[in-house]
Amino acid sequence: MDKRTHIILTALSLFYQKGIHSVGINEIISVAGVAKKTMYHHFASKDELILACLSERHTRFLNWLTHATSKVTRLEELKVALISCHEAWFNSEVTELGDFNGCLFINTAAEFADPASSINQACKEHKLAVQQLIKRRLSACENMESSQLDSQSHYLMTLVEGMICQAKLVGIKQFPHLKQ
Amino acid sequence: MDKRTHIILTALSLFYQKGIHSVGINEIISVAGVAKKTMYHHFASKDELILACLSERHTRFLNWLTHATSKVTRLEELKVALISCHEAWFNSEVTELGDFNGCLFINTAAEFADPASSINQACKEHKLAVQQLIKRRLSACENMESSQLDSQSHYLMTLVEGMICQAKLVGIKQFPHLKQ
DNA sequence: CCCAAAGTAGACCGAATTGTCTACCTCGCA
DNA sequence: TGCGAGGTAGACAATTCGGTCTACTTTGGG
Repeated sequence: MDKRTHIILTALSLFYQKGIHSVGINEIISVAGVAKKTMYHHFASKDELILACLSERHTRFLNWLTHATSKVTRLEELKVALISCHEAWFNSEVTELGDFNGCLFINTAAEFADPASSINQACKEHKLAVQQLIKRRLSACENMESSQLDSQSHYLMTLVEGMICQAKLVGIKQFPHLKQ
Repeated sequence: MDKRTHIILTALSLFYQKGIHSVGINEIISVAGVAKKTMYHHFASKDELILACLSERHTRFLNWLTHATSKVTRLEELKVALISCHEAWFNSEVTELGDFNGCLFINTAAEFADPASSINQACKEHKLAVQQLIKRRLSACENMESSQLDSQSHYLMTLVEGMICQAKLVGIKQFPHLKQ
């Protein structure tokens, strides 16, 4: 595997499980088994490595969510599909997302609170992209009038975000009551 | 004001706005205008100061939420009251909660991911207490059958958590569509 | 009045942080 | 054959971190 990719995947796993400020450069290169100079050859700073990890996670997550909601044709189906696939994530059954530890972007935004920082902005852009995907899926549904598009997609997004928070903080992993 | 309380309030404000790992002891005592020895006279370590801040925030938040939902008598009223009071919080109109920057407990749990740590446990306990308050309010409503208590309170909790996340990450501050 | 508790200012310590640098190695390609 | 890109190992610098400690001052109640 490409060294650069290997470093990103190692750092991403550590960042996701422990939080970013809790993981130092030395730990990353030690776990990845590369020299410090190799890391700084590919990334100018820890911040750039963080951004690369967020980008990797972003594409990985969107690909998963896109696939998991690809077959819905009605609003109720989309709702159930969203809930179900997130439940699978919470139970760490989605291999490409790793052991569940909340949303990396919510977690990272908590550590980098300054809205002007590029790291915080990357987190915001991820959420907007998810919101947009849900809206796109919704607009492809039968019987969806465009006047309800915004409010319905925001509603689904609120549900999903709430599920993620509850799954991380209090360990709820199933939400049968939300499926109607 | 009591020195100890003053230190807690100063640290709480800094922790909430910047994140815990981003704020050092030196910054806290500098902003609070106290000597380092004074701080370590009241708190054995930074972790104990953090726990004291979480406790302060917890009682403050629960008092506010208790008061904001004290007059509801029906499920729909509770839902609207919860949404409305959180909207006020998001717009930083609730003085005792300060400038909105998400939920301190969600943010802190992101930085202290180990479920065995007392800090992470304090975050979890806060969320359970909020959940319990909602359930208690719900059980006092007319026409609430006890068989629906759990599912309905979990649903409201999911909505509230989702609102908080969206308010912090993408800056949504009003949720009119959720009020039916 | 007097003394203990609580306060201040700030030097200091050891550990950890990010990031740089030297010296050397390996390997593919012109 | 030789060279440059990318790699290893690790010392090192500069800074910051949490936390301790000394020496001194302030203050309030018996």
